[in-house]
Amino acid sequence: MTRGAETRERILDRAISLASRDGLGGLTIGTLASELGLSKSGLFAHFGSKEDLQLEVLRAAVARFEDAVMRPAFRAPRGERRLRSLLDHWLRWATDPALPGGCVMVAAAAELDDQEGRPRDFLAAKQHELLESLARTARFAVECGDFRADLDAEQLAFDLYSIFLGYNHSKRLLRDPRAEKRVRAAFERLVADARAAKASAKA
Amino acid sequence: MTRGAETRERILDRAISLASRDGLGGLTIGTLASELGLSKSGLFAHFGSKEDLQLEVLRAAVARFEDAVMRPAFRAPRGERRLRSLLDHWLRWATDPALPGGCVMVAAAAELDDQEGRPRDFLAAKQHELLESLARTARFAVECGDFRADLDAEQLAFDLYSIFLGYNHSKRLLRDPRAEKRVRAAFERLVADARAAKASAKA
DNA sequence: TGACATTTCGACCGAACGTTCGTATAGAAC
DNA sequence: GTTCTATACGAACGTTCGGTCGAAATGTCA
Repeated sequence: MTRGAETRERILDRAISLASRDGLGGLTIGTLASELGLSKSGLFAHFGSKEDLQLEVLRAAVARFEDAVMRPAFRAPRGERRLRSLLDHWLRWATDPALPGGCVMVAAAAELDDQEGRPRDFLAAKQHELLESLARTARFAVECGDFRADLDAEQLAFDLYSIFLGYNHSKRLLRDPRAEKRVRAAFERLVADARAAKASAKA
Repeated sequence: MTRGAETRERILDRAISLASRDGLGGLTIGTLASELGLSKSGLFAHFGSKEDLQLEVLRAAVARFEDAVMRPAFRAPRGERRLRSLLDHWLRWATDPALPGGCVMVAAAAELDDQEGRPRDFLAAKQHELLESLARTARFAVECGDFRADLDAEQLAFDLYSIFLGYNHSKRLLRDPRAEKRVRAAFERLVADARAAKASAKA
């Protein structure tokens, strides 16, 4: 159990790194094996198919995201502070040197959105969970009085996720050094609007 | 001149459609040729290499974007109305049936962000231009009095582009039917904040 | 030491990839 | 009618793809 599990970890570790740069489709069994000093067939024995490998890469990436972002952020007290902590951990995650190509989920999202299959289903389900967690965090902030009572928590989750996508785009494609400044400014505007006692509410 | 140019148009037309679903990397010369009833070599004669093909696909997609979004939007009078027109055309563009996989530039952005080369350079330059156009539109709105004088136009451009990315993600991966409602609500919040005489301004 | 399961390897497969080359078929120009 | 050029084709190149299979190595435990 131990031997194979270790190798499997090593494989997934490198696979996440590669998928971050080249995407799940660009992730190749031959390249992955040679980078690890393994034979193609030796590596392949750990996963039944390429789709399985992709799925396991996604699973592993999500697990790391939860360890690096969600769990630490949820140790902060409920309310605005937890939301801030979440953003901080999230931005740190997106620049983790173990992810040379940025967040795997974001890269995979654009790639898988038109490819039916288990990887797509898994990713969509997990992204849904993430949005739900963001909304729940916002709802807590309403409950403890940090945010106004009529706040649309799901809308805030959408807004928050959007500016994170904007940060990713700005940083990775445009290589804009002001990306972090921009996402933080957007976040402050979001929070300020959520705090206000009574504000805009259009349908 | 006429004959070849027509074929070339036909090729790019289908290529944009395919790249929209499968990405620029997933776009394959063999598949593209057989879908058009052409031979691989016959098609290949129109482009010197695959990188050239990708570049031309991007060029063609950008040209269509400018025809379908930028130019019509800029016919609206300067100010908030032009910004609204821009959003409307933009959302229509993202659901154009000719783009079964959504906006080509958004899909390519996630794909090319770590792949050096002419396609990446071209896309990044064009995205920069787009951001600049958004900022300029916002500046016009300040000049004509629609928006407050101390508005950070480039920040608004970032915010606007972010919620469009959020819309894409929400619609394409999550298939959330409320995606359009969400992006419009976010837009209204953005505009409301830009209108206010004096508001938040954090650094 | 011997038996046994796990783990890795090397050789190989058919298919698809991007690309090259020589050639056939048009229509326009002379 | 002949030349010339643009346009497309078919066959093949070398490489890489995901995937299979049987044998060799590497443990683990009596």
